[in-house]
Amino acid sequence: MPLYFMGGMDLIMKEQKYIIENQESFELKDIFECGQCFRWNKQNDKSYIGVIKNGVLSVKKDDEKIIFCGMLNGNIKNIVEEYFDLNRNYDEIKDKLSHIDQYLKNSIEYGRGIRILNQDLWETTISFIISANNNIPRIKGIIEKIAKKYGNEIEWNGKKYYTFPNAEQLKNVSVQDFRDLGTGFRDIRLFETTHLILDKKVDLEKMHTEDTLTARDELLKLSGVGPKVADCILLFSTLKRFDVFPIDVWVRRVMNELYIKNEDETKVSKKEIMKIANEKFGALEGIAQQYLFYWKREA
DNA sequence: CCACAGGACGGCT
DNA sequence: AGCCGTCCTGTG
Repeated sequence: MPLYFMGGMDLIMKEQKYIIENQESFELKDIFECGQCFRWNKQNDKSYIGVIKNGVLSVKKDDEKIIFCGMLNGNIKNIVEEYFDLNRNYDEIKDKLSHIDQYLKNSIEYGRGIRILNQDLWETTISFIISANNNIPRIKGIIEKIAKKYGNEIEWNGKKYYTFPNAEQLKNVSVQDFRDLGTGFRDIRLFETTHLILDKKVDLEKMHTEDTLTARDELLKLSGVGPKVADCILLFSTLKRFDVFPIDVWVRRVMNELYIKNEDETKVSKKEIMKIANEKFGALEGIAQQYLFYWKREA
């Protein structure tokens, strides 16, 4: 049983396995490639391996069996249930959204296996600051480099993995250090945000008990967090708010194509798009956005 | 070599 | 309040 030293406490990492069957709404490609996460990689045998806060996890699906195994701190069943949002009924959500209109019905059919992950709030914050004006391969590369340099090493099946460093582990990282990892102009934002958290100018944990708009205003105080990044953090982290609507170029495109039909999509304001989304999709607008985004981007 | 893709931010009106 | 140029790197 290997021991690791992490963030000031000893953790016991254990090799564990967990299998579930007949889980509704669970397709690996849909979950890991719909743009919500950056640390999952497809393996040759079609399984995915990811580093989550608790360690290394592998997920494989054959037929109706989903097999989770990995090197984890904590009980694998609890970790998987929380991380993959297994206690939420996605069939019910999809049914509600499918009845809104045919566009939504089609995009849900396309991304039927999506689940919105409960990702670590701090890691999600830093990851989406990096995502600004950036593409997924490069975002993944930068996060990997940060983890390798400042995270904890975990060895599993003869391979080395690196956890995402906590704020304390990034305390002495300079702006230039961030720049050297290929973060570009985001270097100062990563530095400032790390110290806003360390100096307790912004309290991420408190946001779990705040209403969405209050938490959003708090997130916007962070350097490098604007409206789109804030909404992604609210939707894809343990904050898990569906009453937000992150608008990037793809969402703008799909919303204009389906609902607005303006000849120049760049001329439609975010405010206007958000209003339409809220009127059409209501409190489920966040997850509606994800189905539409994934469908538009893949198809 | 140049054009383009992708959000936050600050300076401007 | 809204508009626009700039920030950096990878790709075609």
